[in-house]
Amino acid sequence: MAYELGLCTAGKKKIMSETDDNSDRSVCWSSVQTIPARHRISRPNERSEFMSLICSGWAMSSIALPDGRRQILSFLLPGDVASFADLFGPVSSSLVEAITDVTCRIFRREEVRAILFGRPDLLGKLAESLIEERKQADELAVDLGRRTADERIARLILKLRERLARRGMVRDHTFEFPLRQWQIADATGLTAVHVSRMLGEFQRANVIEIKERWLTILDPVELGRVADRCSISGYFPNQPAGLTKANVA
Amino acid sequence: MAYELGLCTAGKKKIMSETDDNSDRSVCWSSVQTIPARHRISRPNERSEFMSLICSGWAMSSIALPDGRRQILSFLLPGDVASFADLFGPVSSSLVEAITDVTCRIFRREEVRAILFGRPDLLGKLAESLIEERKQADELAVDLGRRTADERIARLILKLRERLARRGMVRDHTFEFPLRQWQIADATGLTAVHVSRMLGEFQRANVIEIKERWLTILDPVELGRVADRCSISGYFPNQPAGLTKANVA
DNA sequence: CGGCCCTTTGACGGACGTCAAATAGCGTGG
DNA sequence: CCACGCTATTTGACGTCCGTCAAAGGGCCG
Repeated sequence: MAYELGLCTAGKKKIMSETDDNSDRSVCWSSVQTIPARHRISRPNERSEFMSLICSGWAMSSIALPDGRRQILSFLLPGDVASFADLFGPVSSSLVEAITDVTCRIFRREEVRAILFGRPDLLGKLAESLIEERKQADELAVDLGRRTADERIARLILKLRERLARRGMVRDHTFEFPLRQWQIADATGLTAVHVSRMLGEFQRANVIEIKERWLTILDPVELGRVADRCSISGYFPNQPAGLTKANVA
Repeated sequence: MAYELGLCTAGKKKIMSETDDNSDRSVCWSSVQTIPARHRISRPNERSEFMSLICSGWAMSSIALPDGRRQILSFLLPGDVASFADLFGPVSSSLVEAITDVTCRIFRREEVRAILFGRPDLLGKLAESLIEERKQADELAVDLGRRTADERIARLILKLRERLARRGMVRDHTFEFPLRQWQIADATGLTAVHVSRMLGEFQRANVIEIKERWLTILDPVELGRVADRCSISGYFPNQPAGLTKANVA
């Protein structure tokens, strides 16, 4: 429940324990798999019988253009499902790759579908998760279409911090940060060179510190100001717009 | 069914006819409403009891930043639902406005939910629609993050043409095109001035013609080439990447 | 030790934004 | 019917943010 797509994840865990109790009929098969860093988890336009749930490690979902340009759509953290689209469309359009070593639990598509369709409440949770994902995708579009480089990078860092915090993976504003600069670039629609410049500036200004794949937010207020420069109150995700002022006070 | 979100739209029509047959219990209330051009259809962060289905006209869904920047997330055409998010989250995060005069059918959120949860097949259709919307949002992210101005504009035109064609609203490569240049700019992450330059170039090159709010594609091949410059085959949406070559041959 | 990838930095270029002015279109009201 | 005010479009000049290219250094691993 604390996880980002926790509702649906919880749903799937329920499925599993349920089938443990009553294991004679349509057991929901699942197995754990380990994928080394930089390896593919699922390929676009590939018919797959499975859907996977990230158990540990970081992964990324991206779309690549034939000429080499690519856009990372989201980073996947433990508890995230790698592409709900697999559940319905026979093929998914995005490429999922492991950033660090990843372990994930694999479910048979058809079995998950069968269980979901027998439980309207779970289908409802699925729909909610999909709507939440859509909202994230919309925010990404705003970032890419209408924000400057430093805003995009600051927001990426803050969004990751928040998602990791919900998983209990942040201590003293410090968290693991395995991203390469070209991955930050592909997530923010920039180039690796420009990301390097921006991160350098943030670090020289003592806003953040990156060392040995760990990131520390030294000046959360300033980082928030950069992330949400256009509003007075700074960056407070998941706050109704009308309330941000109250939160500052 | 021919409509973009036709599955779910059809679902809602089914709901209605069904309740006509059996009208003593939980009738799905709906009413038709007319919204003049430039007026709001739904406001972000506003609790609404309703969800609306566009019956005629064009609308747009956008997110506005406090400093005036805005990103249009999608244009809504007849048959589109204005924000499925209304069905689950109590509030939607995007602003929906009429571009032309719009008529839409309004449903009570709770009644639609009640009916959906009684029919797993309809919930499944809803999930499929949501996944399709997500795919569109992902494509938008790629466009905004990784494509140049002319590519973005060419793709916008071709995507609209295709969606209108599915509705039988295109004749001889000509269709109604009520968009202002600042709306194209806000949809593509550009400025109105630059959109004007690009559209001027397209028109001087006899690729398209825009006259009195109607657009004609004069050179579909060239427009497709611009829209998908990075692949050899030009623009063929909804084709598995591996098959585009075959379609050219 | 020698590749390979990543990062950093500088110089330069280009795509796109900003500003401004001129014109056209369109609806409103006298 | 014309006057007017607003919005949209077009075009030019100029500025800037970010991309490209290149070189150098560092870390990692065989």
